Amino acid sequence: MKNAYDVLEERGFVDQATDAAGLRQLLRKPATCYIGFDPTARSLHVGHLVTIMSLAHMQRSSHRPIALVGGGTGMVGDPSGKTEMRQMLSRDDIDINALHLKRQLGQFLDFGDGLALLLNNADWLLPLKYIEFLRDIGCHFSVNRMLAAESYRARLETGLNFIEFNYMLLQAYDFLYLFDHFDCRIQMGGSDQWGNIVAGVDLVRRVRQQTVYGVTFPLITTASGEKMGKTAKGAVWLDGNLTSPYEYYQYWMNTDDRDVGRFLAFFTFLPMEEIGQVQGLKGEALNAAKTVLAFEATTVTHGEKAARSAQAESSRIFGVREVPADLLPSSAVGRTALSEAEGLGAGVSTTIISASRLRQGIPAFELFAEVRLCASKGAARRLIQQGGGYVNGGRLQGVDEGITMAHLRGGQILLRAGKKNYHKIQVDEEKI
RNA sequence: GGAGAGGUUCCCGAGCGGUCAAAGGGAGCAGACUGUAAAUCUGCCGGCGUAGCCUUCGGAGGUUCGAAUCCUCCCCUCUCCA
Repeated sequence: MKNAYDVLEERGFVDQATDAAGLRQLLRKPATCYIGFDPTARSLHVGHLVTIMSLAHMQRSSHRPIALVGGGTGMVGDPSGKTEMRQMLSRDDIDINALHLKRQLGQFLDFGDGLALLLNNADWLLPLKYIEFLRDIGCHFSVNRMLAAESYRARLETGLNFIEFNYMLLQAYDFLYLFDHFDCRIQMGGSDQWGNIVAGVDLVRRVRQQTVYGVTFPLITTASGEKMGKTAKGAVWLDGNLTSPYEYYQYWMNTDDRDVGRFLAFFTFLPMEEIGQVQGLKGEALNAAKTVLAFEATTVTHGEKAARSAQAESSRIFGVREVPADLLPSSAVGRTALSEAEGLGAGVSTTIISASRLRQGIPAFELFAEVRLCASKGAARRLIQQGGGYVNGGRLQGVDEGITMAHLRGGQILLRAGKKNYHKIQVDEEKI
């Protein structure tokens, strides 16, 4: 089997490593590695995917990944890579978020049978005694070095308070703790974590005289230079309730041409030999590869069934896009038209409207706003005035145009804002 | 604790008594062009019953016919000093 380090490296995951040769050596036998996740939001988003995928790759290479929920560190706040202190979260919020996190990571990693672990550093961080901690851990840190760290540099310009300054010690302590209790010798993380990771590696060496390793991943930006996972509607969440599988699929479908190959390597498990072929594709031919990317990425986070629905729904709306049999052959993507049934429930969001209201007719702009296709009625007016409002594929002529029963097609009405934002209206027959 | 500087609409950042819903840029949205891509061009970009009205410029008061702009107090941030 290929060395896990090489797997990560050839897929582009490795930005920096404390000791590549040592790591390769270590990974010849099953090892334990960890990555920390901040419980700052209800859900993980696309930006977390690189780290999650790296853990998944580790597990596939028969290593044991630990996903560490930062229930304790989350109460302090990591200043790395941020220009401002982030708002403090309450203990309750953190606990709730941590819970969601656990559930979500379960989609990517098999936590059965000790194959992967899910820990919360609140368990050992919260009971710490301040004076003891200072004496045992604090004494190993040089303030001079910390101040020189890149991760604090930006904050020295704008201000850094003491609690944040402590963050590095806590994360380093995590590493030590995991080393002591789980023989964990590898910490991975985003490139902004380099300082924190190295601090942990140093700490373990100082207090245990043992070598542990760190790996960081590059910050993934789109070809146009933006961070991953941002859209008009905000973050692209991994939680299907926040971002439906259909929207998620669409997000990947809209990948910039220049990113397709790279993203296939990062966000799918398809073999690199196959991904290599994609690099040669240009122009329109890339669209098929995007279909595979969207399908595979959706499969990874929502499962194959959801991915198939999303694909079917997308082809219904945008037209079927065939995927050549010899393109990324390992993918289970639908290569020709999918059956109608598969698209059902794919998650173009739907609103139920009572028949009586429809009978009276609802002004288009109101309906667009009500259904959240537009942020406000004013925005809906603008949209329609500019020609961006459609019903059943036909452009709306007037802001006040009424949507009525006459618009029903097969029991539903398809609203569309702009090129690709759809919303379905269904009629509640009971309210006739 | 002392001395300065500052807190403006999603972000950056002008405005410093009326012509300010507030310049400019970015982001975003729509249209055209396209390949559900990028780039480009054009329009939009607080809310509403779009006539006009309502709510915004850290918070609370005050002065004025009129305040984001002046005064008072408070909160917060930064810089230098202690």
